Amino acid sequence: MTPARWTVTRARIQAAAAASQPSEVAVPVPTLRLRDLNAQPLRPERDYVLYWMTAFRRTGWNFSLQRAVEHARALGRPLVVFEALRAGYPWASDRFHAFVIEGMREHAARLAGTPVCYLPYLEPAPGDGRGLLEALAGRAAVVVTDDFPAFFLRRMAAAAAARLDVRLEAVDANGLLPLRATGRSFPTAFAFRAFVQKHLREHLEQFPEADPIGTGGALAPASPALLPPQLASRWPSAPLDPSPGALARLPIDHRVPVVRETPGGTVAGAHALAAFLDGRLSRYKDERNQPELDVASGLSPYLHFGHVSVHQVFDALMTREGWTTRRLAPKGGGQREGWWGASPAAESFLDELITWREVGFHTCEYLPEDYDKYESLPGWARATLDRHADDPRAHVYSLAQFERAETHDPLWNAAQGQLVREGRIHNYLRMLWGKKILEWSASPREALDVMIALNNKYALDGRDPNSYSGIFWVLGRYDRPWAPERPIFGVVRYMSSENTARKVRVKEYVRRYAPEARPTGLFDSR
DNA sequence: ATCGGCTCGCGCAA
DNA sequence: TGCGCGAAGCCGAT
Repeated sequence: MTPARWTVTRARIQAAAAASQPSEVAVPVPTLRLRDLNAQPLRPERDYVLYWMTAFRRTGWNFSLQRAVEHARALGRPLVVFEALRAGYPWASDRFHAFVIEGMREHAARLAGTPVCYLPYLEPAPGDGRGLLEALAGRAAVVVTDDFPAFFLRRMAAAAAARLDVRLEAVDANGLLPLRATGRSFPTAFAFRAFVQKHLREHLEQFPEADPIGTGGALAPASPALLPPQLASRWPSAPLDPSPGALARLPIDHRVPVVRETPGGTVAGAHALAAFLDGRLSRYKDERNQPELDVASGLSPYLHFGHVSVHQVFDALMTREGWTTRRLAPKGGGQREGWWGASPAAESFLDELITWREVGFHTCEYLPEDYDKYESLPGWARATLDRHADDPRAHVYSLAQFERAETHDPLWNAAQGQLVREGRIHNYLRMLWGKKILEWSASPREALDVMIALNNKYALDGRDPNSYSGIFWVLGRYDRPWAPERPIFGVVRYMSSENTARKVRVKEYVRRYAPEARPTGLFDSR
């Protein structure tokens, strides 16, 4: 693994390490990223350190794994990695299962030759995995898990914390900026960008190890004999097989099919990253909003499931840029360009990767109202939408009609067709997709429900803080009022297919994604 | 084609 | 306290 040339401090640490010891040093995980979920003690007399991998599904660039390795070395205990995929989680389908299973297979292969014991668990039926974590934790000196601020993961971790008799530590490997570095949410990307420009520098000096298991001293070897005997009856789980035949045997939603062109896993993720940086990045700034030119990075599914880390993306990008932290401008003032001191293409990508991706994580973490509730919208947006909630609508579609792409608007139907077929919508048309759902639903609250339902069900990067950023932007989050006031929208920003078609080329897009084959699995028409 | 105005709230300079 | 600025808006003037 090449060292990150761009980090001055990191290079210094590595040079010092090379001078004293030929082997590498392990830099500790920043305490700002650590959180105790219960008041239970470390139990050093027990058999192993347990890493419960739930969100950061990767073996490198992972502060959580790195923290577990730290514990294992400090206690002289082996490391057990437990990665589970439940059958009964909301929206579980062939699409998401295939993606995650691909990563689990890689982890099994990658960890096979190491001292680490990897326990993948693919739940055969809802509820079968109940009690597994508790049983494993019964012999653990400490349990480390992932701190992801959305979906059901927080609730699941909190519930586990209450049941365990040993310390459960949650680690935040979500962003370049730790969640606890801000202590608040931000009303606009501009405000968050200004914060990042003021405070990110120090966090750039604390990067996770690309290979935490191989960096630092040797780990004690784990033996299956250490595992609690009552687990034998639960193992192995359903086979780690993402083929249609194997998926068909699992009680998950088979009507949301696998997206073949976006395979899951850390290898596919790294490949997508390299292909983007080597190929499309140079055109990113000017062409990213053109729906017919596929210039986007395509990384969000991998970032969502944790197969790729934002630190890894940043490292790869900035190493290619020949960048160092010395290029950072002293002040940014919230401006979109100029602060990084990188190429214009890199700066425009960094604004997506850092500003827009991470503002959503801090929204999920700190917004006083739940990030997925209508009430979490800014006051001006709620006021204006509520005032127009009863306005007459020219078209009102049900969730099932939206899902089947049965609207009068071919461009909208194409965007929905892309979502169903590819698990994503082009970033520009996604905004239009949402704006029209607002316009064609009986109320803004129903529009919100429709957007969340469709996005969670079909988008590979759904159920992520970023998805909620996109959905809530449609309703005014991170935005400002725009005159003139109009029906349904009030002063929330309006968009139309006609103007979109005027501004960008969509003919070929409409042709490509016209949903001639309807999805077979549908929400009930009600 | 491009520009200002519409509108709110933040960061920053003063 | 005032000024500049902002994810993709529209409209009318030039």
